[in-house]
Amino acid sequence: MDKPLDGIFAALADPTRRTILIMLLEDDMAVTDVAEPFEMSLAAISKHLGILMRAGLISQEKRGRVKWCKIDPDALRDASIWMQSFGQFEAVNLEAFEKFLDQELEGDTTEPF
Amino acid sequence: MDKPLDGIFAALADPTRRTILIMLLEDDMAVTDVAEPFEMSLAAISKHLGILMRAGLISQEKRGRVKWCKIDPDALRDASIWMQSFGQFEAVNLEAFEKFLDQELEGDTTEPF
DNA sequence: CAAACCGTCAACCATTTGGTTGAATATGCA
DNA sequence: TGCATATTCAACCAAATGGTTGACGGTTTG
Repeated sequence: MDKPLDGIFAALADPTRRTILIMLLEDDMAVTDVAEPFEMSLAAISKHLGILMRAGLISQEKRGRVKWCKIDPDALRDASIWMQSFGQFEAVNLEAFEKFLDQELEGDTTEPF
Repeated sequence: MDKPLDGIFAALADPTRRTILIMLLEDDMAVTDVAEPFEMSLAAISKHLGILMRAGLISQEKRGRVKWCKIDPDALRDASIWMQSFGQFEAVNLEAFEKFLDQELEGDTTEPF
């Protein structure tokens, strides 16, 4: 019943989690550093990261007392294939993506950049 | 706060709604016919269709007493662009999609086909 | 050792979600 | 007109979600 795509899409449905993914796209980060720009508790971010983990969208590795988070694009690939099926829409368009990224980030109360 | 992608991804996070989209990919359908294969009330399906509507994933048009549902790929295009950004993964692959579609449908208790 | 730091856990809370049922509305048909 | 069909609405419910706080267990550092 609980299929992989359920978790992937549910994880992507939250703007905080999408912003975290965008941040991790730039570079791997420690949990505390991920949390820093957001106006919510560390525990809340820790939960978000757990959801992204279980969805397979990120992986985490503990080195010393620091837990490093890195993006894992394989799960997104699955979801993307599913979506592409509906795709009369054109192929990847980086310019269009940047526009979307801007929309995503502007007006975000948890604005990280 | 409530961005378009929130609604789109949230709508896709439910397997019933994804199955409905797959059904509508084949052809436009009336609400009652959409509901027929599922083991849940018509009212529940009506709610699901409302969620897909508000997400922009389908459109509905009433002709007589029948309300026809048709898929609307534009919203998916938006979500797809967002996801593609993470895409070191290869371009659209119809074969891979069909495999996913099979996985999606098999073992679904609300199996429509 | 002791203090500071990193991150999670547990308990709690308000809101949302996904379902139910029964009544209501709107249309088509005999 | 009167009945059947198509769909939604309203009220309700249990479970999941997204957040909080405070305590806790590792790890590093002074």
